[in-house]
Amino acid sequence: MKLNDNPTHLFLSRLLVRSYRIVKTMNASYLDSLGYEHVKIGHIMLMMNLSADGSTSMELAKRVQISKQAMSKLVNELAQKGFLEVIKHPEDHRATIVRSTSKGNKFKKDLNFCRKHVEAEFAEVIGQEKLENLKEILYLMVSHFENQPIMDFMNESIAKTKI
Amino acid sequence: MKLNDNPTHLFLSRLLVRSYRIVKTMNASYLDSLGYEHVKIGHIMLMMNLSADGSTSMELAKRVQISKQAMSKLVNELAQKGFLEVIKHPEDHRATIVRSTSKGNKFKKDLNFCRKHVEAEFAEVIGQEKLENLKEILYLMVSHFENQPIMDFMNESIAKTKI
DNA sequence: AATAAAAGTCAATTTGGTTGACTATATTAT
DNA sequence: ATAATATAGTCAACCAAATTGACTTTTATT
Repeated sequence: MKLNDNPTHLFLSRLLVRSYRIVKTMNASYLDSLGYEHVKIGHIMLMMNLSADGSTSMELAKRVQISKQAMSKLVNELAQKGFLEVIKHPEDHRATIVRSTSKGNKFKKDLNFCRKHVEAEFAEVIGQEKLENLKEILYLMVSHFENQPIMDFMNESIAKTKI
Repeated sequence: MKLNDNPTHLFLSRLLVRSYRIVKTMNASYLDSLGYEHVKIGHIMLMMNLSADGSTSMELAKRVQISKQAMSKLVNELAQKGFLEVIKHPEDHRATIVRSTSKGNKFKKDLNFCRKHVEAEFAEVIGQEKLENLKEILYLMVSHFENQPIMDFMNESIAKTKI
């Protein structure tokens, strides 16, 4: 009953990583039921951070906060699945523009359904209030310890200058 | 300010994995400052779940809830560092008994200091109340979705039968 | 005595990244 | 204008923290 009687869960790190795996599994099984296979968390983050008019890989890497190399891989994977199209940047010949295809847009919608579905499953168990609480506290932690702007990820002009 | 304005953090999985990495980094840097290097979360879990009179690798794997292969690696690593001694089981010749050395006991104490230190750092930022809240909610989630006994990890007889 | 189960090891694979070295292009400083 | 630097992106190698499968040696069960 008491948390502190269980040495495995004394450590926040353990609680977090186990919770993460539960959510990851739930995401995967929901997406699987919709016919999506091998969806990685990175893919989800990539899709959710695409601008309507496309983004460069570097912009995406900064927003998702992974290395450009890691983002490069994710972009390739999703392009191969037909969710993304990669085109040359009209001005900057080093850069590529990554844009969601119509198949990608459908995927994005399903990702949002997935999110709602998983949250509903959690709300059933721990209650809506605790779920909101959890998200708020985690967001507080993440925002504080990763010194990054708290919002405005949708705002292209800010996103381009400094994330 | 609002959580829902940030597409990256809409997903619980992302919030959880990022929080996890923050905690992991804090653990690592504290332990580094005490002279411990390359400490994995698995090592911490292993140490925290050792019985005073020693445990077999399989017992540990069940308690920490990782595969026997993964535990085998962790045990080897900590034995090589001198935190554990691995001896033959007196009755079961397949099994080995894993026991903390005196160096391991010191390590265990330092791990608890580490835990307290990291939690204090978080409490400073999000407040003690929210920290307790967070732990409670995570524990609720973990306990519910991994159908395992909620406590009694210290109780050898129960731990041996089924975790 | 035969069979099944359990403890443990080894090897290969997976996920979700990282760093380093490199090329091609763009920007800036002199 | 040119030299130096910075940026976009790729390729390869590596790491953590696991997993699964195949295997050996014991022990337990039937």
